[in-house]
Amino acid sequence: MTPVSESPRRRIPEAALSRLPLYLRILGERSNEGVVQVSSDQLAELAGMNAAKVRKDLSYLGSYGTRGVGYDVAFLTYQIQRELGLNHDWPIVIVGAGNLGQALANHGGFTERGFSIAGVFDTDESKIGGLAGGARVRHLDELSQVVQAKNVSIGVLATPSEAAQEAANRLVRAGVGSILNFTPTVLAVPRGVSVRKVDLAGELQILGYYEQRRAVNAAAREAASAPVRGVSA
Amino acid sequence: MTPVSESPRRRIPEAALSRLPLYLRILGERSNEGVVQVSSDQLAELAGMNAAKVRKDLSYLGSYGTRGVGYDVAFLTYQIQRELGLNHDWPIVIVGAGNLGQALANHGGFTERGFSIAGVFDTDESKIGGLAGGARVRHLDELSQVVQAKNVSIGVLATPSEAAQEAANRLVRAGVGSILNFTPTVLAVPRGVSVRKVDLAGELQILGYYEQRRAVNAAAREAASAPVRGVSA
DNA sequence: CAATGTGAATATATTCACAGCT
DNA sequence: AGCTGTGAATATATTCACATTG
Repeated sequence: MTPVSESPRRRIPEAALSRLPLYLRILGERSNEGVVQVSSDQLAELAGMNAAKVRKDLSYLGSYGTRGVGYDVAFLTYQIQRELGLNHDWPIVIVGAGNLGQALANHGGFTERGFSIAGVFDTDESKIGGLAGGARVRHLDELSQVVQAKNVSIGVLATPSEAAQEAANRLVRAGVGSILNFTPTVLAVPRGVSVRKVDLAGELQILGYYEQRRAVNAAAREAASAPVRGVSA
Repeated sequence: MTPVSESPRRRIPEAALSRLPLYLRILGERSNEGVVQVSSDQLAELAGMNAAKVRKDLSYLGSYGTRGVGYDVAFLTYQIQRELGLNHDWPIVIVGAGNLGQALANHGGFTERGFSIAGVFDTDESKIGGLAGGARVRHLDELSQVVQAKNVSIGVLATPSEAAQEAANRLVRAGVGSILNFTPTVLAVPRGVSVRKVDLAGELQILGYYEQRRAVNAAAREAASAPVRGVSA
């Protein structure tokens, strides 16, 4: 079996890759609304970006559009899903059953978009046995067993930062190949393991920068319209 | 007052800006460990990146290092904080008191890193009055009042996607200038309003891509070591 | 001497602009 | 006629490599 067809295909540039989930989501919405064809202009509009970028991004998947017409929503959806491996339905484990871990477990978004939660783990006895995402929270010692039994390859890390590295070690030892890290810790992982980091507070801090600029600009504009003191033109 | 000194300074490139929170965090940890000086090599090591990149990033803030020595941890910390406006302690509002909204409200990370939660809002009567982040959940109709009273300029959006655009509109109308969007919806906002988006499920989908590649590569390696069928070298 | 700060070189990403299909 | 797919142009980001300086 497994004939020649499943082309391994060249790597998709990071920037383009990071936008595929967005396109996928927009296509899903359009599909729900009964739309069957979509142009790069429309996609760009809906994604809040440039049409050329959309076309180039999609071109990395192959030539799946029709000139003069646009893209078939269902077909393009399928191709993006295939590229992202969303035909496999990856089971994930969540490590850390605090506020964030529980929220992620209960969050519809993951299961809705095709990820099943194979287990939620913690080391805190007070959390173990509690419910999270419809499953009981297990002790971290059971991680390896679950990962192997359910063939889990993706782990979500939502522990306090002090526990992050150790938890990551356990994930890797258990056999997980990719980690989504919600802790602000920079993880050391063996070569070959992929990590993506989401720094929630960091995102806010960046907004702080923009707000500060806005404030400074506003002040500057005000100063400009008021009589200048001290500095001459 | 407000003399010439507060240099508005040139814009920091996006890529560099996005790494400042990371440096800040690493500096904080080092400081806690009593470290007083740090070199770009060390920072790079801790951040998992190239030292030249660290130096260039920091150079956008000004020349705050000492040749032959490195950076003073406390001073550099201060400069980054200043650049990110973290001397102002921005109050934020959270819209959406579902699993995620509550988790964010309760999440230590925000307050720990200097953001105070001015209010949590929802439209669901069953959630209103409940506790989130130490405060009672209020009805979204009170948003504007709170934003104005507490001078809030940053909003966190954690509603279901159907409610996201309307909630964003309300945030903007209330006077918020920056939005951290945890919904997968692409928000339409007036020019001048900043939005950063965190697509939780999207992040997982991207990991799916890497896992799929890993699987394909593993299969290819295996095939290579086994007798080839059909294709000749 | 050791480590910064930065031009110059390279690599990635975005955008333009248009030839090529349907 | 309209929209894709893509080279070529531009813009951004990363990395190199070294002169500069405490």
